[in-house]
Order: sequence, then C-alpha cells, then structure tokens
Amino acid sequence: MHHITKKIGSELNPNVSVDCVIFGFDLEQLTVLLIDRGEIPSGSGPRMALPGNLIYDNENLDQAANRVLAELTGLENIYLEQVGAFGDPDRIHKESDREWLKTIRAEPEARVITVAYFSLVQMADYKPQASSFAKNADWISVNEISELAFDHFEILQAAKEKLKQKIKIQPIGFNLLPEKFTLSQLHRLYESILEKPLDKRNFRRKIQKLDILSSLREKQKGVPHKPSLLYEFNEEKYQELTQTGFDNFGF
Amino acid sequence: MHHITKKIGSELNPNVSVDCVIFGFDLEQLTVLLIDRGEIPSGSGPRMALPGNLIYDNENLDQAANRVLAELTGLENIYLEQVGAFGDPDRIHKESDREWLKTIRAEPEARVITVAYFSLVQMADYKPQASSFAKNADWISVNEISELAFDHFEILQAAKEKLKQKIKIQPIGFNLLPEKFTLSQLHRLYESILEKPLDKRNFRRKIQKLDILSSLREKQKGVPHKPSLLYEFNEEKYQELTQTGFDNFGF
DNA sequence: AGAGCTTTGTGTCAATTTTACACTATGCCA
DNA sequence: TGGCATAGTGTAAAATTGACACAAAGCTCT
Repeated sequence: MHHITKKIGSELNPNVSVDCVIFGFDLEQLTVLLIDRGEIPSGSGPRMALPGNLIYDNENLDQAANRVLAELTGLENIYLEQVGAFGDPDRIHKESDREWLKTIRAEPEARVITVAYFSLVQMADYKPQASSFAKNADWISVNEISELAFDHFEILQAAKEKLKQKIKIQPIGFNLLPEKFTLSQLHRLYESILEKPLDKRNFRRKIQKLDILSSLREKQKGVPHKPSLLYEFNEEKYQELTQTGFDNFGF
Repeated sequence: MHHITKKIGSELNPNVSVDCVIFGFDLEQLTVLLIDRGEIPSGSGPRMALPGNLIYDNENLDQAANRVLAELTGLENIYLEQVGAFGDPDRIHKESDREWLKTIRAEPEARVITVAYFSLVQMADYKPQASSFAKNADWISVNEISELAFDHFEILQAAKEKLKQKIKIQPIGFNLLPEKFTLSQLHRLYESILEKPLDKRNFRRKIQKLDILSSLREKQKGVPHKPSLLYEFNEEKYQELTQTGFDNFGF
C-alpha cells in the first residue's frame, strides 16, 4: 500500500474515489449507465464498470460525485444521493481489474475506499451513442447485469436497495421520467424498481391521492391502441407536501 | 494536503477514518457515548467528540468500526450499521480541532474523509466511569448536545435520522434495552428515538402483534407504584419473521 | 367500413389498520 | 388506610388496503 505525498491541494487523493450508479428508465425497465472497459488483455474479467474516479483533495464528496456525473454525461443539477462507503482492502482481487487500473491510475496498488452515489436521470437527456465523449458508455437493463468490475456489482445491489427504500417514502421516481408521462409508465416504473407487480387500480388510486400530478389535457399520439392521458409532475404541490411533512406512501 | 508514503500494509491510512455514534438508553432518554477531549488550550471549541480513528490499510470499514468500538468499550458483536461517508475538505475548520489533531495524529493536516457508523448498546454493558481505559468518555443525552468537534454534530444528526428510519422497519431497538424490560420502557425508547409521543395503547397493541416478545412471569421489584410485567425479546420468533419477510411496522 | 387487437380507465366491497380516547387495578409510601 | 404513581386494558369511527372485471378508445388490417 502506498500513499503518495502531495503538496498541492487540488491533486487527486489516491485513497478515496466516488462511483456513481446512474439510473435511467427506458419506459420498460430500470437501466444503469455503465462504462465498457473494452477487451481485457489477460482474459475474461467483466468488461463493464460503474463510472467513477478518485476525488480531488479540494472538493467534497457530493461535488466529486457531481463532477463524475457531469464529466461523463454533461448533465448537471441531477438527483444524487449517497449510498455509502465501500472498501474492502481486497476489493481489487480480480486480475483483470488490477491490469485495468494500471492503465488509468498513477498508483494502481493503493488501497482505495470508494463512496457510492446513485442518481436518477431522464434517459432522453443523455444518449451515449450520440455523445462524442465516452462513446464506450451505455445504458444496460439492471436485470441483465450479473457481474461488474471490482465490487461494483455489490454497490449496484446496495443502490437498488436504497432506491427501493427511498421510493416508498418520497416520489423521486419522477426524476426518471420525461416531462410528460402516462400513469401506465409511472406504474411500470414503480414495478420495475420494486421488482414486484402492483395492482393497476390500486396504484393509480394511491398516486392520485398524493395530489402531485397535473393531468394535461393532452393525449398520447401514434400508439396502436387507446391513447393515454399525459400527466406532469407538479413541483409546487410536492414542495407543499414535503413542508407539511410526509413519509411513507408505502407500496 | 499530504499523503505519506507507507510501505507496510498494516499502517494507518492517513486519509480515511471511521467515527462511531454509539447510542445507549438510560430508560429515560436516548444517549450517546462521547469522548471528552478536555480543556482546549486555544480557547473555546467544543470539548466533546465522537469516538473514531483512522483506519488501517489491511482492515475493511466494518472491521475498523468494530475495532474503534472495542478499543473504547471492550464490547464486541455489537449492532453496528453504516451511516455514510462525510468529508468536506474544510471539516477541520475550528482552530481547537486543528490543535487537538496535532496531539494525536502523525499528519494533522491531511485531508480526511470519515465513514460514520452507528451502534446500539445496552448501557449497562459499559459504564465509562468504571472502565480503566478512556476515563474521559461519557454517556450524554442526545437532546443535550448542541455542538461537537469537527463535523460530528452533523454526523450525529444523520445517525439519529438513520436510526429513526430503521426502527420503523426493524425492531432493532431491543439492542438498547436490558435483557428484561417493561413495555413502558420500550414505549419510552420508541418515543425518544422518534422524538414524538406515541399513544400508549396503540403502541402496545402494535408491538404485541409482532409477536416477538415473551412475557416473563415476573414483575418489576422495588418501584413505588404498580409493578410492571417484564418481557424479553424473542430472537427465534424474530428470525422467523425476518425470514418470511417483513418491512414496515411503521409508527 | 367493420372486425379485431391492444391498452386505458374506472368502482365497489370486505377486511384490515389506524386513531382517538378514559378508567380501573396494583403496589408502594406516609 | 388513604393517597400517589404507573400499569394495563377495549371500543367505535374513520381510513386504508387488497382483490377483482369490464367497457371505451384508437389503431391496423382486410
């Protein structure tokens, strides 16, 4: 283990990183933005990893997470929440991970603890293939992921758990949807986050009772079936609600 | 900012620490075990701090937290849960904190991020004044605390919040009570954690319905009023319950 | 133009849970 | 023995949950 002596405050801290679990929703499934590290020379480690990086000594953790998010996607002011700190001394046990680190870190052998964040973005706001930067990033359905670099799979599980918990308490799911959305889409979103079916009528009743949706007088277009009414999240009413205090509209 | 080069794996990592919010319950109020740092030379910073220390490079975060807890109290196998990571670059902004660090750290100026844990212990298991080690630790009622060293007050708030949340979902409160306890004590415990009054009858009904309490055929002795029946936490039934899955017995 | 397909949108009833609320019982103490 | 303090108990109204089925809308295809 090495800790390099640094004189300048804005240097990377070799011992602390942040990793971001960036959730999206393709109107079918919950997805995560992953980095494809490409072919690993020494064989067969997982190719995908969470975006993340070492922190600078002069930024705080939230700033670091926002920076990582912005560097990858260009997005700012995105919903972001800490999941927790991870850091087994042997988290870099896979040979492929070790090799990869050599290519991107000044001190590939340093003992690093990482602070995980999860964020919720509207997928439409970021299309990896269209972006010139980070062509090797992509949205992957969470339930198609079975392994990731380092301890990232474990981190992903923790982030999913936290999201599940949180969405039962606060209506943060709207961060994943486009401005205008249908109740069915919202319904599908909740099901895919909670990983269980929810009764349609009961779901709608519950959501409507929150009184944070504005029904637009506008219908879905171009669908080969009965078009749905579009709704929009009503920020004001939500603020009101959080003020008067609420937890728990448990599903 | 400095990061010292270390060759040996079991050295302290100068950039990462753990701090423990050790909760107790004196049958009246929720309390926290704090370290009294004594008189601060340069004047008037807060004297009290959370117990904590830098981590070793060869231990994981949970181990470090358990170590800190054991070093201070001698207790092992204690309920312990991560709260999260904290680490503003300017968390050491108080002059008094800076001075104190000089007395206990090799690198008092290093930028440190700290991982906070909270733990629940039975106060009877640890009496600071009786302990030879750490005579300068003491149980303090949480609602008497208005300032702490570094960002420890902020950490305490976060830990309280997490505890509140958690106790609504799992009956972890038992970790704070003696083996045998009364329903009134349990009631009082919940009130002091949730910081709001709970209706006596409704509370008892709800708790009893969980079916994780065994009523001992034994009464309180020596109280100047009607003695209460004593209960005991039934671990088996609790395990059963967690198996079949439960969340949320919200108060 | 009509038939068929697909998804939307809606109501009720029974069971359960929540909330609010007040008096008697027990044991100690003076 | 009377007074004090806390333990222990039930009920009724209101709100919430969970289970469940069918008509309406718009598209597509022929």
